[in-house]
Amino acid sequence: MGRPSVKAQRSSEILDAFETCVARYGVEGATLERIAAEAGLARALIRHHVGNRDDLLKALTRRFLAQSERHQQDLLDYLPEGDRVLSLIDLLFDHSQSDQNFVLVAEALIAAAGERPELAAQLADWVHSFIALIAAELRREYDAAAADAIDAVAAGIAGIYFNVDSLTTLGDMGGLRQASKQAALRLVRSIELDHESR
Amino acid sequence: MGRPSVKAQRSSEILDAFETCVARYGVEGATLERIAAEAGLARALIRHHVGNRDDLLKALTRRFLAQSERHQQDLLDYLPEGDRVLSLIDLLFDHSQSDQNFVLVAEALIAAAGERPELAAQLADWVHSFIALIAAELRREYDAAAADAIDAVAAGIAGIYFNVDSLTTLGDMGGLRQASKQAALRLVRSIELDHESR
DNA sequence: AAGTTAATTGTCAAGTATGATAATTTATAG
DNA sequence: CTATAAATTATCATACTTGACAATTAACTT
Repeated sequence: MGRPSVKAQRSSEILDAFETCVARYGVEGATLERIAAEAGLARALIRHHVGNRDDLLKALTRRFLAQSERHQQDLLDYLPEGDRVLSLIDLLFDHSQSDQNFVLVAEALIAAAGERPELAAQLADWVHSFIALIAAELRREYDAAAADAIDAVAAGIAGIYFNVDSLTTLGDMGGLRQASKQAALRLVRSIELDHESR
Repeated sequence: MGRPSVKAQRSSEILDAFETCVARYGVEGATLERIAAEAGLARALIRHHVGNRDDLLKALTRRFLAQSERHQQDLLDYLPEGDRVLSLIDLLFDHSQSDQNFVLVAEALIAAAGERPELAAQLADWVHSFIALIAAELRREYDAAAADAIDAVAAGIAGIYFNVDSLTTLGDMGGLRQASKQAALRLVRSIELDHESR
């Protein structure tokens, strides 16, 4: 009965466009006009399907966190039995352009969180969970390692990963991505060496 | 002859306010209205003393790069004779809140560089020079180390440093800062260990 | 074909942002 | 005190952004 709803489809398209704009212009720069242009729809439809600016940001945050959770699960499922940590680092540092927006959106949200306490809390949890994922894999492989060492190395790998992706806006940065990956691998090796020199 | 000019003083105040707004709202969110309110002057004075939006951003970028250069020089002058690398890491990771805006502004500029090729080029140079500074200290202390190792560790330390400061907008992140510092120290140690296991 | 539901389009009003220019005030020199 | 140069204030025009609502069109059911 009645015209079939495309709300789910449209909402998804709108959030795609919003995501693109956030990655490109930041949260403050992602105006409804730009989003509408990017999505190829009238601005009024954004309001109709998703709501006002605040609703948009909440919806994007929700989707971002949900996608991230799924993404993390996929990541874990994809890791082989052996050398899981090395595989993880390969995935983090050799990923394709398609996921590039992911970190850019994350950085934009983090920057915008300064004025939005609720968002800040959600993202703080998110960062912690990402670091925890890395830490869990490290623990699994180096179960005799000290907790401090695991925490430091996990934080370091996560930091290097976020940083190198956020610098993609600057264009080609020479061998920075490779150097960053090598740094991450060195952190991993530092755990092995802890182990030996005991 | 005539009223004494306060242009230099006002320009500096205006750029201070702009910097604060950029750190808080991002480049796109730092409107002339907000800057004027932050600086406590009429919006027209911004135009009078510095110019339009574009002039503002160029001026801020110029000042940022100049300050950064001085800051780096001060840093080097401050480092002691021995244990320079450890001192450097102390300075990077234990710095006071006063410099906090520094990295936030840098992150905001980097995010905005996606749409501004000229800015991107300047910041790419800036990042490289920062990494080069770390690399130079590493080389000075570990002159027998492989170039690859130096590059990787320098990139890693820089990445970890940028990342942890950009996360300050999320509030207290537990022991993340300490863990990050430990990760940086581990990277340094990894060079020493390379050396031994040769 | 009529009814119904939702998408889509059109339009309006209020608020904000920017750029430009004219008028005014203020601080100094002579 | 007067001339002068610069800061400051006032005002205007234009464009952008957002939110809200009415009108229309499209797709489906019975």
